[in-house]
Amino acid sequence: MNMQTRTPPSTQPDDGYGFSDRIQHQLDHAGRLCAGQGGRMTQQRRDVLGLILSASAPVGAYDLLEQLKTSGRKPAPPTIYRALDFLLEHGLIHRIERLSAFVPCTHLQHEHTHDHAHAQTEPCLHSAQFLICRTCGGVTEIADAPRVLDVLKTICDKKNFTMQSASVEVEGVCEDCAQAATGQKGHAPTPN
Amino acid sequence: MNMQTRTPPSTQPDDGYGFSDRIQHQLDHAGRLCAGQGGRMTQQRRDVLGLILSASAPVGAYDLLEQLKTSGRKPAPPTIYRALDFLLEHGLIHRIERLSAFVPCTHLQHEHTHDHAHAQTEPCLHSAQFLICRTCGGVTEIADAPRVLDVLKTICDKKNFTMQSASVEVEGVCEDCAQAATGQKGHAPTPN
DNA sequence: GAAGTAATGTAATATTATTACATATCATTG
DNA sequence: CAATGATATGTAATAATATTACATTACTTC
Ligand SMILES: [Zn+2]
Ligand SMILES: [Zn+2]
Ligand SMILES: [Zn+2]
Ligand SMILES: [Zn+2]
Repeated sequence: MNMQTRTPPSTQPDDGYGFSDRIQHQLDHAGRLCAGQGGRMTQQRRDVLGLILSASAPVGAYDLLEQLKTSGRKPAPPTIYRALDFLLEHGLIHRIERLSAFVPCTHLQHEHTHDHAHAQTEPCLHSAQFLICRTCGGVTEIADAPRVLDVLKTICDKKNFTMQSASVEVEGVCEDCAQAATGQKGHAPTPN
Repeated sequence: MNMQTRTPPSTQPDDGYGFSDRIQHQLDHAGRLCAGQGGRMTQQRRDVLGLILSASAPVGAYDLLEQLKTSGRKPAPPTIYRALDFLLEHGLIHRIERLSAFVPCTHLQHEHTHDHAHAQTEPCLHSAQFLICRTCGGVTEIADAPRVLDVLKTICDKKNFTMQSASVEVEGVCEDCAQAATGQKGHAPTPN
């Protein structure tokens, strides 16, 4: 294989996707997290996560397929879906149900030591909350999720419903896009 | 057209689906609601809503297609999706994103005069909250939704995010199914 | 009843996701 | 190291969900 890139050194090879240093860093971090949970961050999975981290909006499975195709291998749907499943199970990405698309878990980007609110509380409670902008397509993972979860937990308790996972998705218009629309036009709504 | 049914009298013909009196009642009610909003509750839409009301769990678009086929007409996907869009727009049904399936709005079943929490608050805020049981497949629309919505609204305000619609979906195990699993076995988990 | 609007029919196609089975890669351990 | 078993990936086919574009029909209004 001829891969002569001039990227700065990283723990893992670069695969030719030209991931930024910051993303390489996050990928390395993600790899360590998986290892801690007995998971194997393979090259394939790493590539997929890298592509999701690089995007400025949720990415669909077939988008990822296309992007992976451009670089040597030509994976088929099961490949991508298996990688996505792995990343979901390890809390590295989230699926936005309303978009059938995927975003990185914000905690990866903020480089915590893995004390994120989801995947915690009880055996294993996967849960996340998002703001989805209809104008720019940007998605923001809500930080003060605990309050939302608490309310939900209370409701479930009252109904004797065992909560295993929860998704909260709010659609609307983000601050930037709202400003760009009302105030001065031509103010380029940047994704998030 | 020859339609000789011997069903008990109702505001509208029965189409041969054998909808119960209770459901016919709800359909009539829904029809009045639409009319009030300047919408036309056609036979097709009425049938689709009736089928959704009759089901004990969320129904997929293609399930509906199958069921409609059995009764004279043979609609194609666009037909069903158009009917579903109409019913969604008029707040008569909800889409469960995690299941790509549809449930009746609980307020239809409880026969309010249309003062339900969603489709209100602001110009038109569609929003709903659900508990989804993984065991029996039953879905419950959460009644005390206001609290959840309030928390979300607060969060959005703080971020200057304009909320247009929101969905909250909790997956887990309902009370009945949990009991059936732990306690006495063979206690037939009834859908919800 | 003619014109305009809303609803439905129809065929083709797009998008998202899974099944089943073959192959390859990695980790152990004897 | 070779044999083994477990994990991961490749591949082909197909399933499930949803939309586009355009023709037709049915209702409404004047
Ligand atoms: Zn997250
Ligand atoms: Zn925006
Ligand atoms: Zn409702
Ligand atoms: Zn149940």
